[in-house]
Amino acid sequence: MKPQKAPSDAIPRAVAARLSHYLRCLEELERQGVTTTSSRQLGKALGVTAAQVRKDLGYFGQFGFPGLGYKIVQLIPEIRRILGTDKLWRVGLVGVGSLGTALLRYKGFSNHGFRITAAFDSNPELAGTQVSGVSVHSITDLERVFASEGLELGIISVPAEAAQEVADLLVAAGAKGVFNFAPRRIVLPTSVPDVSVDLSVELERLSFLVSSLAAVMKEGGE
Amino acid sequence: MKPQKAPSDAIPRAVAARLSHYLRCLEELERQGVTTTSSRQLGKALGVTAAQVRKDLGYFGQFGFPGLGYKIVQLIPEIRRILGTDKLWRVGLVGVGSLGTALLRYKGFSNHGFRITAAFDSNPELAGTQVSGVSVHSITDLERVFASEGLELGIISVPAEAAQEVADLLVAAGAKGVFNFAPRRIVLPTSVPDVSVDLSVELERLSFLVSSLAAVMKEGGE
DNA sequence: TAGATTGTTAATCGATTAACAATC
DNA sequence: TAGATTGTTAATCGATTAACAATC
Repeated sequence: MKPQKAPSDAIPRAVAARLSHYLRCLEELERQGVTTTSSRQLGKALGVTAAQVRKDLGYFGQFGFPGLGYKIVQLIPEIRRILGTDKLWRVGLVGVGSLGTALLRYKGFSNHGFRITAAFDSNPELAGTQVSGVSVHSITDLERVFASEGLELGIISVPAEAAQEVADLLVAAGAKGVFNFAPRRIVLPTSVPDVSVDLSVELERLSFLVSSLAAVMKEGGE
Repeated sequence: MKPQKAPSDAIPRAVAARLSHYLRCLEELERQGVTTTSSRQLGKALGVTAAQVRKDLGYFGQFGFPGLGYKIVQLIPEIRRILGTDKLWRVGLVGVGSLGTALLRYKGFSNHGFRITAAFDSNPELAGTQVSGVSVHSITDLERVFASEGLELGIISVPAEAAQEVADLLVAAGAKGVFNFAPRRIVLPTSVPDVSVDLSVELERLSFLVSSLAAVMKEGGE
């Protein structure tokens, strides 16, 4: 009786991750000197259907040429624009423990438009030190440094107990988004999106899959 | 015309991750001395509906008491059993770079039934060293050490180019499951499940959410 | 008992896949 | 032109939510 809702289709939550993978694949093809591709080729490389690829891109515009496919040199910047990685994001990291240190040392982010330019820790002994070329500040300076260095995103790599508190500090400091590695759900205003990765949960997912598969095998035929 | 398929309902892919979160919440409640909970309380803490909680548990059995709820001391071991974390998993890690080192130092896994007891690297200079108490072996010894130490799961933390090759080595060595941190899709036999986490993809997901939200805000009303 | 809460079926919602006219 | 491939609508599939009898 009442369609009531969105003028354009709602975008499924999984689309952004698939766009990242399409982008990786396109960059790889470009390096190989390929200039044109199709939804079929892209889908095959990614393990999704050609229809999925076309639908995903279709949420954002018409980028292809019927009969021809997609021109890689055109499609790459379109996807970067959609993902928001056509700019450099300045990122502050909170919690210079083992995981935080690893993230500071990890080179993978900078290839994709992210630069961690400041780190913070509650341990006063770390303030003033450098990790992998990034200055570590006292957490009490978070708001000041966020403003002075124009930081936009925050990474939380503190213990679970401190996660919500740090999240609140980041929001207060004007962070536009939060990447949470602490094994605890954080609650933020809807104006500040967050993505959480809990490594133990992922490992338990693997354990579940292995155990379930073993159970099925044991059962034999059915 | 033909139901054709599963005798019991297929289990949605997201269930295992939610079970992990239920478990965390139950452990927290137990520490606080709470003995009984309900699907409503659990759902509220996790940000899901009570129906979701009951449905998720319902895939695996009847654990609650109508009118009363769930007895925490009983439910915790049931979920551990379902997830397969009622045992100790021995894990081998391949790729002792910055991320691999961080994972070796990370204490979070051991609380949940996982122990990384051996590490491997292709760099011969690392063989024989220790990182966070774990011996690093040459990757050429992978199969031998997997067998001698009874390793069951493998973590891949090598560069993208080497991911598939390492995955194949792990399968050959008898790994029952693979946790892949390399930013590359790996293909394994269906008898060896895998879980992949690509940190750059997750960060791009955040960038996408922030950019989309900013775009919506700018549009104003509509 | 009355109130609460489960387990489970049916209804709804959302995401993926199939199909095909339009187009190069 | 004939063959290929897009963009998009309709059909299918899968997951979540609502509803409620059964139960404590």
